[in-house]
Amino acid sequence: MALAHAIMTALLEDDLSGYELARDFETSLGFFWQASHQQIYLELRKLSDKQWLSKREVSQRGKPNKIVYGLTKAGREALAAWVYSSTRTQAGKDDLLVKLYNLDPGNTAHLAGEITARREEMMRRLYLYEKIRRRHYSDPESLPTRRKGVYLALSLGIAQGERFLAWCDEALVLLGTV
Amino acid sequence: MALAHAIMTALLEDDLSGYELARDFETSLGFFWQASHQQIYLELRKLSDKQWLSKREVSQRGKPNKIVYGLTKAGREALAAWVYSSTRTQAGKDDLLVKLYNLDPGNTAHLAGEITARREEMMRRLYLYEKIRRRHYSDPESLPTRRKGVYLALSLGIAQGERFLAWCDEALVLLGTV
DNA sequence: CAAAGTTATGCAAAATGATGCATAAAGCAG
DNA sequence: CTGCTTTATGCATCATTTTGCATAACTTTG
Repeated sequence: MALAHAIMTALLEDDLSGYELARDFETSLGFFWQASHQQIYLELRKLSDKQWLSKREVSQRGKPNKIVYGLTKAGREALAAWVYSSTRTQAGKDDLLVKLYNLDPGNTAHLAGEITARREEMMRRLYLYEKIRRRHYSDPESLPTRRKGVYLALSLGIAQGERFLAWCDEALVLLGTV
Repeated sequence: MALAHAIMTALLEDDLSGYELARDFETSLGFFWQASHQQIYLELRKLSDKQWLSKREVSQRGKPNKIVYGLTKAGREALAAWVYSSTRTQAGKDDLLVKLYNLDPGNTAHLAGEITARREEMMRRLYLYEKIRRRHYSDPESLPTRRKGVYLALSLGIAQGERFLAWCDEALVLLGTV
């Protein structure tokens, strides 16, 4: 019941097609909730059947036609109600940490490599985050309410990301690869 | 293929029963990978069928008998090989952040409440983390290799946890509830 | 103009995970 | 000696996620 709400959240401001949603999920909301296009199309159909989303076909020039979805009144109400539902405390599952429990002299170099790769990936992500923050959220105090929420999510992403980078450096030192 | 390896990792040092594993998963490794007892029992059976774990029944006084599992040679080899397998970059799915995208004047108080609850939960967890660190990992440089890995996982948990607390405070200020 | 790439949508099967239900032995509190 | 708690194990079902496959319109590159 969570992917459905993430999709509806992405549709709060703009109507989007499945393809556009899948693309946006790789950035933006996708930083906090990712999904494959198959999942998204399936969920869109379900939500549409439930009358939480409306759909309309849009002709395009130079591209195949697309099906654009938008929130219905019932959808908006369901989403608003969901915000009050209980949140089960989140997973936080990470292969890398389990792998670290298996650290030994033989695989130290490999794991240091994985940490380095993660570090680089996080750098790229932070670069994106920062770009978005500078462009749209430079003055959080003066944002309208909803945008403040988006800003907070982004700001957690940045804070955790930066802390992760610092941890990577500490880890690489301890592993003796620096 | 991940819960299986988390379970085997937990069995690296000690042989354990399903019940003990489920209990340990609520602390320790469970900080980074959680599972219900049902999942664990099921996985133990599969791993046992695959000959990656051996089992033996242990009679107890004052308690029902238990079935204790231990890594076989094949299991250790499979686990060691898994460390080198590709790690798909991790999910990071969190309801709370999606909910924040839905922030509006009506639900601000509720979401501030959720953040406060998360903050308190994290405080409790950090208290545990810190206790473990002080007791077993006060001098990381001098630990044997494998323990260094465990230390690093713990240290990431602490770092991210502390950063999360700080974010909660910032968020509560911005939401105007302080 | 053929091949490769992007935009666009979707089904089916398999793996994985979560939830609910069920059982049972033993100790302890009243 | 009855009911509650802890220890202990497990099945069945449902939901979610991943993976593989499939199609099709249109553009760009060689």
